[in-house]
Amino acid sequence: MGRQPCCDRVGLKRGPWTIEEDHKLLHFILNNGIQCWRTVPKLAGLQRCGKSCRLRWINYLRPDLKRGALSKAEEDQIIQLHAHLGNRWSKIASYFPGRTDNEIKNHWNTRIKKRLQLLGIDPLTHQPIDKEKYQEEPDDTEKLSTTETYDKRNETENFIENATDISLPNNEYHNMLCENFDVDLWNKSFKTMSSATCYSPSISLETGESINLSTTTESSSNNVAAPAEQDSIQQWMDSIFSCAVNQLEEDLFFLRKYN
DNA sequence: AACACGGTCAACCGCTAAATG
DNA sequence: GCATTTAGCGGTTGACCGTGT
Repeated sequence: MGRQPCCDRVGLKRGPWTIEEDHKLLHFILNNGIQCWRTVPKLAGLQRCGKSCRLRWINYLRPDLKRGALSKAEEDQIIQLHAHLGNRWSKIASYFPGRTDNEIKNHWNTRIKKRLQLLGIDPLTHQPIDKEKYQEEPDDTEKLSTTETYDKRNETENFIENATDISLPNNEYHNMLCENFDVDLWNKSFKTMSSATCYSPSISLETGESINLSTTTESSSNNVAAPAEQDSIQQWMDSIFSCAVNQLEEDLFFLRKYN
């Protein structure tokens, strides 16, 4: 038995939120901030549980939420991230400022899943469905146990997280990126972030040499980011790294499989 | 007009991990 | 170290809406 529902206390309201409730919650949080969700409904004068308030804030009232449908580029990026992270929606959502995990999860379940199926791709494994049939009985060497799959996923995630240093020091990822640089992939990734571009899309190598990754965007005269640009750069780097790691993993997968 | 059906998405449920006493 | 509380997460549900018959 798990914990009892938090909203089963008598008198607590459930279901859709009214404009008045939204108003109360929004005003309370904007004026007081959030210390403890459990106390929020009481202090804000709401007949809701804290959990319900939290969800309403995160998924609907937060001022930094981005409204509107997800773009094709965002969808593509979700697919890429899902291939690495699985159904870890909050992790995936962290790559999309202003989008919620719930929104991305819903979008995946109602649209992307179908789109992939129409393209003959299994949304769970991200492999072609025909190929899956062909692989019904893979070699023992190709089978990964649940633990191995989990380790691999963590490894990838740690790899991405550790590789988000904007200064690109002499680390493993830096070397891999330079050795396996894929212009098309880079351009594709760069385009997905085009709305946030306010920086010079180039990276500096240890040799002092600089790779200019500009496509149609103007390059600035230096590569030092102004503080206000740090967030968009971080988003951009996150996007690039996830796509690049995905590409490397795919390459490794096929090398291992067919060599 | 009435009904059935399917798609969408806000909200809830149940669980785990982290925080706290 | 243990029990309890809380925040956060992913899965699921159900109300609502548009479309087809």
